[in-house]
Amino acid sequence: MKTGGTRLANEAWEALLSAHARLVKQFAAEDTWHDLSMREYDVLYTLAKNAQPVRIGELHRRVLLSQPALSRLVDRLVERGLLRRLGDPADGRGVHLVLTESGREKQRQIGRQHARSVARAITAELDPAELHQLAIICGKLARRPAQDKEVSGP
Amino acid sequence: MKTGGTRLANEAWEALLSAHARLVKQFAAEDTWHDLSMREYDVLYTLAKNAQPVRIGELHRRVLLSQPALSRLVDRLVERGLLRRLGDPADGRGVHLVLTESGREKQRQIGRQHARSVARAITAELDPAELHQLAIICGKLARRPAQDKEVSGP
DNA sequence: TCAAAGTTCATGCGTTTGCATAGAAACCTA
DNA sequence: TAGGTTTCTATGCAAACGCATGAACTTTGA
Repeated sequence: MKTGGTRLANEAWEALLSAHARLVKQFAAEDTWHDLSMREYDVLYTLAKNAQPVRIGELHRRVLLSQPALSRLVDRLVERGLLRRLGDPADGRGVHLVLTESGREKQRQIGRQHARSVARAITAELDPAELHQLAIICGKLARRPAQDKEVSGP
Repeated sequence: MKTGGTRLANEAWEALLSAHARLVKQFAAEDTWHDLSMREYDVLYTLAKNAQPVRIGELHRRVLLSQPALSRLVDRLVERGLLRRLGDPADGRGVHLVLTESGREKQRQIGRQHARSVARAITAELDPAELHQLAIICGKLARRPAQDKEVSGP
């Protein structure tokens, strides 16, 4: 017997896409991004979240951008003094990315304001129980299945 | 005292972003799209869903793309014979978009395969109850809230 | 009724993106 | 350890994008 979740699954996915598009547009329209794009901020945010230096490939897994585009985005951030490329001592191919103090400060500035926007927009529609469910459910969708090879750090 | 859902709201939003990025990447990597991009397919899908002709501005509200970029995306689809521009008889500025039979057929082909992918990917992680909750919650986030009056300064 | 303001879509132009691929380092097998 | 394969990042180049603006049309208000 089929579970028949196909229709429901597609409806859920479409709803997620719509929610994503609506909110991203709303956030993008806000005046919180100083002189960088949301994608650039996303990179700063990811780096700020991790204490350890992050490799470009690792970043590539978290960001919706092709590897060459990400490489060039990093170029720009380096050129602006927000980021530094450091060779990975353990792997000559790899590149570690580290925020400069300036980059960290810019992330904080934007982050504070953006976090408020996010909270305002989302709590306007969802109660705490729904927030919690959404986080749980999207968490399940976000974690990469299969491909279990090595399980090293975060 | 505030309800303090700020942290939870931001966690939920980050989870939604991660889920979105993970799944979009996965779908994009699949060999489903024939000779068009996911954004182009998205436009065909939206047009196929509505029986009535859709105006570009209406489409713009549903798609995460600037208006000029959308206008040119439509150009390309028209040039490929998948779409037609029709003047809106009721508003000389407006443009109605209609799928050609070829465009409708292409949407169906891609859509069938893509819908299966979506169902496979999502039901692998979520049970029916979660699917339902996700659809409900994202539905709330997706619907554009009533545009309240702006309270900008004097 | 008509000029000013607003709306809708298209176009010019510089920037960013993706695809294909190159280059360098690590890995693997004999 | 050499040779082939795989992994990781960068670069050439054409396509696509966003911002600013233009052109055509509608709406508004005196």
